[in-house]
Amino acid sequence: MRADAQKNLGKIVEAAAEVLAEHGDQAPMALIARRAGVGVGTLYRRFPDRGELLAAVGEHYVRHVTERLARAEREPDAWAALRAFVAWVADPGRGALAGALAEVPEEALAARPEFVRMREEYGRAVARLVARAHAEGRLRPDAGSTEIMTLLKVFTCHPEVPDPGRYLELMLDGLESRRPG
Amino acid sequence: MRADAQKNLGKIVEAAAEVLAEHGDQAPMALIARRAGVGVGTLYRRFPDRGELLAAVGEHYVRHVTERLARAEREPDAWAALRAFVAWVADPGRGALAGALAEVPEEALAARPEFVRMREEYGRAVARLVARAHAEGRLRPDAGSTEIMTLLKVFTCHPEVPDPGRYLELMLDGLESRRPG
Amino acid sequence: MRADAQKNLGKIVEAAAEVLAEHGDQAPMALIARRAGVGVGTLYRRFPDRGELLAAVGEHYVRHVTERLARAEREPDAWAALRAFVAWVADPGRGALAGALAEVPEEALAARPEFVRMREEYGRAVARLVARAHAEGRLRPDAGSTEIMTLLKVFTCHPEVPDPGRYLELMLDGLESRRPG
Amino acid sequence: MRADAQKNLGKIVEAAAEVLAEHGDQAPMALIARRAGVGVGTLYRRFPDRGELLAAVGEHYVRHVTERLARAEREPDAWAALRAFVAWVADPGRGALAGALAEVPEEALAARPEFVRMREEYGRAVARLVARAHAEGRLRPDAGSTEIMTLLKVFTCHPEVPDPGRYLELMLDGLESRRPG
DNA sequence: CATGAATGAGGTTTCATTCAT
DNA sequence: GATGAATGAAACCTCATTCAT
Repeated sequence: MRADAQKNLGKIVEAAAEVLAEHGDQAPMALIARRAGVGVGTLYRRFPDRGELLAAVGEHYVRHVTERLARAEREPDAWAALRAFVAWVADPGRGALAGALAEVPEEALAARPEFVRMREEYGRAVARLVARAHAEGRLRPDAGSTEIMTLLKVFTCHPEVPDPGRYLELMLDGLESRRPG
Repeated sequence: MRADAQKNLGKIVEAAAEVLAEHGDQAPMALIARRAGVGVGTLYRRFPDRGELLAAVGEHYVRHVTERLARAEREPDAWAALRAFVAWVADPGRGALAGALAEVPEEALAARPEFVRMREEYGRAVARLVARAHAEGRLRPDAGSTEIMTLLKVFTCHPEVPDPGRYLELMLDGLESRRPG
Repeated sequence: MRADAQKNLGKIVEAAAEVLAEHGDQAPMALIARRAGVGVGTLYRRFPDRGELLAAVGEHYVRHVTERLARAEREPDAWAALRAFVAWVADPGRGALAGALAEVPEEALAARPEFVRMREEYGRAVARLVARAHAEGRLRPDAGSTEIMTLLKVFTCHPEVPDPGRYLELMLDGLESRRPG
Repeated sequence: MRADAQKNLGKIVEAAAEVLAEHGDQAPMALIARRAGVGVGTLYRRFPDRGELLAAVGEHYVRHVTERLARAEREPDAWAALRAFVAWVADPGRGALAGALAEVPEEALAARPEFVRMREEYGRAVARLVARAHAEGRLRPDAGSTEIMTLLKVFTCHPEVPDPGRYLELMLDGLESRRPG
């Protein structure tokens, strides 16, 4: 029954991601269970408590974003890649989930080594892309990866903002180096 | 007694603002009542339900911000006044409340004409200041008052971001017109 | 509404005592609430959690027993009074409750100063009666109040034993001094 | 395979005895299964439900005690043998299990003929020993085997009583015939 | 009018039991 | 057969809301 269990685990995390995106971080466990097509007991078999499930969804989300970022890193024009990545992350569907996840207490996240590793890798990847954008002379020197990450977080976690991508563009325009490349 | 009632209502809204800022939008009604020094029954006498009380706090918040904005409008340099206003709004103390209020459903807010009127007045005041900043040639023409308001909202509602004022500055730098004033 | 509340509190503790005696220490809170004629919320308003309610029942029980003991102390023949008290405590109705209460964790009890005071007073009262029985020359000198209390506890907490009073009599016979008074 | 199955069954009952002694009668089935090194399904293959498993542990316990009693019967001095047996049964390690088993409902026990037979054999063995003690003139005539068994049960099921053996001694002292042997 | 006691629906979590693998 | 994943009823507890005093 290993295969079944594995499939169920995937279903649970995906169902939780959907339900959190739709109903916010207060969505009841029973709703997640129903969406996943399992009983609540199955949720608790996989995750000791609600916090752990949310943390798992967070891990899943960061993994997903990090994979997209890896693709961005393979493109030749770092500045263009960064902008495209930003637009992708700010997609409303993903933003709703990001907003819900922002409510998960840091302790629940810090308790998951896999999540911590993923988050660190994500930070390093952003830093690499930002460094290349600096080298290309397209990004203001005083705008580092910390700023870029904060801006990403702030905008992606506000799904009620219409067209968040547009704001990120606006801000990246502002962050773009004014010296002619 | 009209005066008493008015005073009670003010106490309740201020207590709610404090408690929401401290405990988030899930703060129990009983906590607000205790902070206000009244029984829960009094809360429900003044406001039909929790949503209405939160909307009243929202109205109170917007009124407060709008008053500050009126002062900004009386200053001669619109761009400087806008920046100073932005810095004031982004103060973390106010941000915590703004974050909690962001969770209040739009319907509860739209149901309060006083709130709607205040929000419209706020919007018009921002628009006036932005128009003057455009006239001064200090603000990029493609950055309108909608953008400014959205940016304000997004940054003030994220009290966990360290130094949100810095990001607003950064963004205003970006929005500043590149043509030499 | 103070009078109502007070009456309800009494009803709750008595209902809990009854239900615990009938269903054991695992009796659900909802059953106690129904017996008391109140909602579960009222139980939790009075007692932070299940343990606190059980502790309150324990306090009520010890108070009751201690009052009976005070009457025993007013009788001239200490040895006869002790035996009569023992027979009363071992009554099956009271024993069932005592058995349920024996499962309440000591921490929950120790957290209630009123209970602790009552239990100490109970211990002192037994000691006084035992001392008088020793003085009367009716109780073996090597059977102190600690032994008497342990025996009381052990027998009263076993309601399934038919006629526990008879066993206590038997034991008290055994503890009776063999030297002719 | 018959041998395997038998071994599994033994492992389960012993694991259950250990776990009940350690965690009380509320110990989860899953804990017992893990201790036995089997899956919960195996528990349910062997025993229709939790009550039956507990009854089996009860049977195991009574069998164990009865075997010890058989040894006691082979000793020449019945009164001394009875006292030694009593001391052995009152050992705290065994008492914890006895206490947990005392919670098993009588119906679950009565449904197991093997248990009923064993309990009857136990009763007869105690009666034989008591009769011999009476014959030796060492036990009060009004203290029969019913009393001895009840006392044993009551004291062994209270593992929280410090030094239960001492109380049994005290009681046996009391039950000892006062006529000089 | 104000109070806060009471209500009970709804959320989280546990665990005996079943059943697909 | 054995396994342990899945189930869901039932327990605990919280808090928005009502209403007797």
